[in-house]
Amino acid sequence: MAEAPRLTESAGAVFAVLAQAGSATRPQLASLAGLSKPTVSAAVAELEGARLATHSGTASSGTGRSAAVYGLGPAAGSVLAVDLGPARTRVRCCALDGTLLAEASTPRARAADAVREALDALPADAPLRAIVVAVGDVTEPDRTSGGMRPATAKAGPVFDAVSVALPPGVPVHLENNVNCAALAELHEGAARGRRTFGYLRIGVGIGLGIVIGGQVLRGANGAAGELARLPYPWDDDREPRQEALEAYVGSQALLRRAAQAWRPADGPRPRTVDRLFALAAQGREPARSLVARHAADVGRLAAAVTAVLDPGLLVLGGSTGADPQLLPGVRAELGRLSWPTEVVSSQIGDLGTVVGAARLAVAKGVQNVTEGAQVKD
Amino acid sequence: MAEAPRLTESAGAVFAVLAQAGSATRPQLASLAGLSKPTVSAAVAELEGARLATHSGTASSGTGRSAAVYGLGPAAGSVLAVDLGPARTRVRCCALDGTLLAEASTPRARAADAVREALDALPADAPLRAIVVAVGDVTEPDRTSGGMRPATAKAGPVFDAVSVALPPGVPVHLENNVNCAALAELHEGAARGRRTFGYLRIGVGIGLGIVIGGQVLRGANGAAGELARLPYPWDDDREPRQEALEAYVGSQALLRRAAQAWRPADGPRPRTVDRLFALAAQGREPARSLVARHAADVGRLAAAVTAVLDPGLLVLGGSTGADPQLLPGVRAELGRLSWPTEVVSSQIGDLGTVVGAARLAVAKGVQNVTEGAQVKD
DNA sequence: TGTACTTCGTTAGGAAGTTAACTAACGAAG
DNA sequence: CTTCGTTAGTTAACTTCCTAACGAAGTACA
Repeated sequence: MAEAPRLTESAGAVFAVLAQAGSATRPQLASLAGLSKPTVSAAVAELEGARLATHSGTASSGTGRSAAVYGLGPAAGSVLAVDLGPARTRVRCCALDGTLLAEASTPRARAADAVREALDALPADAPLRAIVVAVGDVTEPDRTSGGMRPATAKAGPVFDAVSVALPPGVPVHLENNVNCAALAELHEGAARGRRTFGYLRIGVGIGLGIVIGGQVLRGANGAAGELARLPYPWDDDREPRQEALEAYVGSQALLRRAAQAWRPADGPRPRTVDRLFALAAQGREPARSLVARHAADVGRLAAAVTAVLDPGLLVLGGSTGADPQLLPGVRAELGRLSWPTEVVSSQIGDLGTVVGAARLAVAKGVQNVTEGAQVKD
Repeated sequence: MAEAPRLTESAGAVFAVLAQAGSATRPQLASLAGLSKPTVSAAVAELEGARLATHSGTASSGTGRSAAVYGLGPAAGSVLAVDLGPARTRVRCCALDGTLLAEASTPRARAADAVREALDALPADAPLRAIVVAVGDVTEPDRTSGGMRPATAKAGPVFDAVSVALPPGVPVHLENNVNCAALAELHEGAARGRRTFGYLRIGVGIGLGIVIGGQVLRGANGAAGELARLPYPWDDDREPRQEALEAYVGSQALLRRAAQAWRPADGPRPRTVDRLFALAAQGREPARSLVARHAADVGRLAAAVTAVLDPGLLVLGGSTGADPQLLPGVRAELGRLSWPTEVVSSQIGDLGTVVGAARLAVAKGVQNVTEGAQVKD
């Protein structure tokens, strides 16, 4: 590579809004970046010179002179997002304006193949600006203190699996998968236009992604939103057990309860939560009551979150949380225990984690360009 | 008043750091504000002209030329903080550098007298820049939606009591008293130097003040940290009741439990939690076991907060929370249920709410000066 | 008591961005 | 086909702040 042609501050600002908008005219850039027309002209010229932006057409606003439209140039580069899910590994490559360049998905064991496949599909001249890897837990036990510590990118055990396929010298960022999914809802899902909300994921495990002012809240140990540690059961005469809540409100518990409640006359017993929800949607018992009870449980979980954070909006996701038929029950229980908070279902589903990781990677990549040097986590 | 002599941006920045530091030399201001020496010289001259800053002496750094020291000028003005506590009303008047100018305290019913008393003690020429009133609840029921809405400064019922004594035309800000106490711990208490922590207050009621990145988290309805709404009791076969947690872990519950457990042979039964804690500190039963059990309860509450926020530090306050003999028990239960989080006792006590309200008022007042116009909440 | 050294504060020149005014390009209406 | 209104882009003067260099005002030491 030739050199690092450090951008002026205004050129960096213009690049950032251009990446956000995808494509824009100079007047639009001026208004979005809060800069004056002459400054934007100078900045665009600088970006064009660095091949970070290119003239991509003209736009007429009906009346008056038509404006030149600019988009990202070849030197802007791309970013990589990896979702190391429990079953499958998903990989996405995006340009800095968020457009999808390449995609791959493999069973978890062949994670490195997916990364290689996506990277091979990239144009050779576009520099890779950032990598975000979504994992289940960004902390790891710390033997020396008996506590937790943030996992380093190099040391994370899950990370070793794909690190062989990752190109060297590119900043890598580990992020919690629930936080990633929350970002996906923020940018292209149910929380669009919000600045603060919570994303409550209920599947085999439970987790919460917290977005405050557009930023993910990570917490001192990267463990904010680890709802599995909520004290449960909790009463005058009962001691909370560690991690008991997950075993009670997770999808396993729902299926276990179904197995107990099912009678021969009720027909074939559902083996998956999807099937159970389908039966409940038809009003069949005991599926309907089981789901209603689950909704109340989710409502209690939501009340715990609301009592601490008051987020204004909760988005429900995960295999056992995203179904819209839960909403009335959740809202009712939440309203009974706490103040009313908007509750909606996830709009993105399983792809949320990669999509959100890609959004995060794009943000890191843009930072990488505008701040000249590689940004350390 | 003559006019609003709008400050240049650099003069505003210099004023802000001068207020924070109390007094400083020009080189110190330059380094604190991130400005160059010539710019600071110009800004100081501007501030002196507006009587917002005055030359207050010289400081020698051992070797080299001695520097001129500047402090706030008479036109900087002052702010007012009011704590409408359950029993007493406390009022503090501060200069914009945080120094105390006047103080008053009355029984709650005569709140307006305290405000008048403090205002009378002020120099007549110093403009009042901001007022912060700490109250127990900044929300009020909204009949139209059935939910909650933020109380307006004019409409809050508690506020009416003192509004007659408040000078008109000054921006008034209502704030939760727990949030205020948290700010006091942040600036001059157990959380000094932190950017993120939680302040858990346990007294008659329970509440949490959340500070993230030096900012109080208020939540969508101003209800973040209203732990009374945590679902409790919570178990497979028990339905949570509204507000049950407060009745279980608050000071009333502690005294009620003491009344149940006390035998004639145990000596005179304590009538206040202070007395109970004193007996426990001497190792006397059953006070010791009651306090140990209370510590475990507080630890569970702390675990609920930690599971959602992972704040890294929890400061315990309130009549039933601040006693250091709780710490071992709280830490043990928190460590058992969640990851270890630093737990310390409040260093400020009852005055925390006014002190924090004053810190907040100072911040608003400085904003008022630097941004020229009155800042709307 | 000078001389050296260090730190404070100001002066001079330059970089970056803003406002205001002007020129350029386009559509629509006579 | 000209003219007018509107919007895009450029040029010029001014503002603000920075860096670099210099003069001013102290302390330390022979």
